[in-house]
Amino acid sequence: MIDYRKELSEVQYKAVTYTDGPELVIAGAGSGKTRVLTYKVAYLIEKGIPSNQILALTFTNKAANEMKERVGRLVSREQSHKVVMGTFHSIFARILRNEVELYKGILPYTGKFTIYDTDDSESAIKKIVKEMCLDPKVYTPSTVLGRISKAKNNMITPDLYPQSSLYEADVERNIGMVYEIYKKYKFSLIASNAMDFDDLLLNMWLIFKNNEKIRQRYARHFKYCLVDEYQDTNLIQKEILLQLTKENQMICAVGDDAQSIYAFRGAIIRNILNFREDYPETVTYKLEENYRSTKTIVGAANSIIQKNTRQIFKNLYSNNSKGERIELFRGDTDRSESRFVIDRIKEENVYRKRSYNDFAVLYRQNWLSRSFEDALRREHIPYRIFGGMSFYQRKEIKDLLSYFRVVVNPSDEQALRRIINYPTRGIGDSTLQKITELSISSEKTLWDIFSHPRLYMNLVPKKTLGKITDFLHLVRGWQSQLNQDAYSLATRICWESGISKLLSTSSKEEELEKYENVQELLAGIKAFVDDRQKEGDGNISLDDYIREVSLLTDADKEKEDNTPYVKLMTIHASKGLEFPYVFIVGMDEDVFPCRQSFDSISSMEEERRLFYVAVTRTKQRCVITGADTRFRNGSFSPFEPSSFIKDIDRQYIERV
DNA sequence: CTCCTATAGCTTTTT
DNA sequence: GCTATAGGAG
Repeated sequence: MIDYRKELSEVQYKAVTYTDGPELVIAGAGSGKTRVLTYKVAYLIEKGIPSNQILALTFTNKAANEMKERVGRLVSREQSHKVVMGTFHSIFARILRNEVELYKGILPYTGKFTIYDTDDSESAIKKIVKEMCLDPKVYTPSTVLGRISKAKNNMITPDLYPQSSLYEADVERNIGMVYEIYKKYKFSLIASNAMDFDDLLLNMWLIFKNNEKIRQRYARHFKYCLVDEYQDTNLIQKEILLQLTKENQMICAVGDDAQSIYAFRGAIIRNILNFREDYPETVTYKLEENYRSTKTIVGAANSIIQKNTRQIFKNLYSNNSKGERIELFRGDTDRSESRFVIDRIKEENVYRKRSYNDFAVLYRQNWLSRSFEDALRREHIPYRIFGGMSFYQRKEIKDLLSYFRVVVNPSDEQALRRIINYPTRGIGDSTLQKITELSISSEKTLWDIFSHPRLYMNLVPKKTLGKITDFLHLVRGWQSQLNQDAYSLATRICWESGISKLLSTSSKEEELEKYENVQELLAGIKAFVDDRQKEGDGNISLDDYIREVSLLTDADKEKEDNTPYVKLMTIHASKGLEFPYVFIVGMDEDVFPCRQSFDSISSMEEERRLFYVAVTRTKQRCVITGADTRFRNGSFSPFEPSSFIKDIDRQYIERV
């Protein structure tokens, strides 16, 4: 039995135990947001709501995992396991796999659809742009995908696009053909039986909108809906939540408008500011006591966020000790900046016995990590960089995963393109070009064409024909083994495809490193299979694995390692975390605040919120650094100190 | 078809 | 500093 009164503050207790209707919890930084969410889940279960009828949504895998773990500590494993908890994308993917097939009319997918990551989407778009003979410099994959993503996040399907304001803006920017690309892109996704990240939301919304029966089934099933980081929801996510809570209005949204930092991917801060308009009966609680940081940190953070205009009023305070002032340091080069930081870490470690685990280096942009990484390596201080190029984005990993994807879903064009000639097997560009043309003119998938040699036997040399047949046999062989357990099939694919041989017998250092990564992936699959089997899930196929892994992008692959290490990450990646000793580095004008994000006034406010997030990660000490010159693009460029530094109230600052 | 080299172009944040 | 692409030689 949990003693809620004892373990929660008064307002936390109220927020946890209110279950009569829609609820908005404004949770200031470090005020126990996750605590409220997890205790609330436990409370609901205790009140008798079946755990599989509780829906808890988060934004990142990291947040989802933390929540799972913490709920697991409060209620029995069996109960916590049943709670429907995860990211918007992963939960909707799961539902879609169960429902799409019943809904073939509008969404011609099968439950085995693959999920395209940004790379896959961009190369699909690139191909379409080429096919349409548009200027690839004007229609860059990232621009086009950005527009399409924006459309999807606003529930604008291709047929609605021309009437939307998006289209007007496109015409203004001379990219009026985005609309045509969007149409083609949609069909290419369908042909590949693939959805991109945004489709997971859009298609969920479409099903609920067009099929009242299915919507009601889910709306009735979920007795209670909890949403973490509500300030980061975009329009379509809000709409799906409305679809799910239309009748019972049982929603608890937790968030902090001051920490909304995802406008660039469509987050609408208005969602939290105007929550009451969507749910008129809303009861609001404000968690204003910060348990994490010193008075100085909270004071400094307040003085920063004060400059923003649109926000929900709150008075964040701390009852902790006053603590040390925030230190400012400015180096003349990026090298001296990193030397200062690393010297400080060493000093604290040696003379004050601070663990390396206590330190975090936070920056606005990934590339800033380089000088710190170099310095840490020079000094042999253990460190880890989070984010950046993640494990699952490495070429060798994507290649192997593409094999798995093709075996599970041969329509997956992007995966097929990756592996068709890797390792090189004599099916080169010109062959692929011919097959592609054939597939476009006959409206068949690449795989379909490949499977019917009669269609192209006159077009390619006999030699190549044989190579294609060999490849087909290889893949078909694996497909027939799909009922095997994921690990043994994966290992087989790894060898029979030639990947293992290619990488392990190479004399190049980097290839061998890649082989290590491949081995690590296989070990991960083994762990996955063992884990799931322990829970009694029976035979775990490659299909099961690929479903799980396609939404894992970042730090989900925690390394089991007991040696303390310094953590390096972007401010975005640091959200939800806390560290005793924080360095906010690269505090230079145009770097942070970032010039590129200044396309509207609200961006400046978002940059400021980002700074607020960075400072409030600190438990005890915060050091802010910058540099007069940085080595960038092969030359040294000068930088001015960030204007944000002036925003901090003087009383909280000391210069080094 | 493959492998190698040169070069251009780009580095905001994430599912 | 890194990657994606183009062009050339074998």
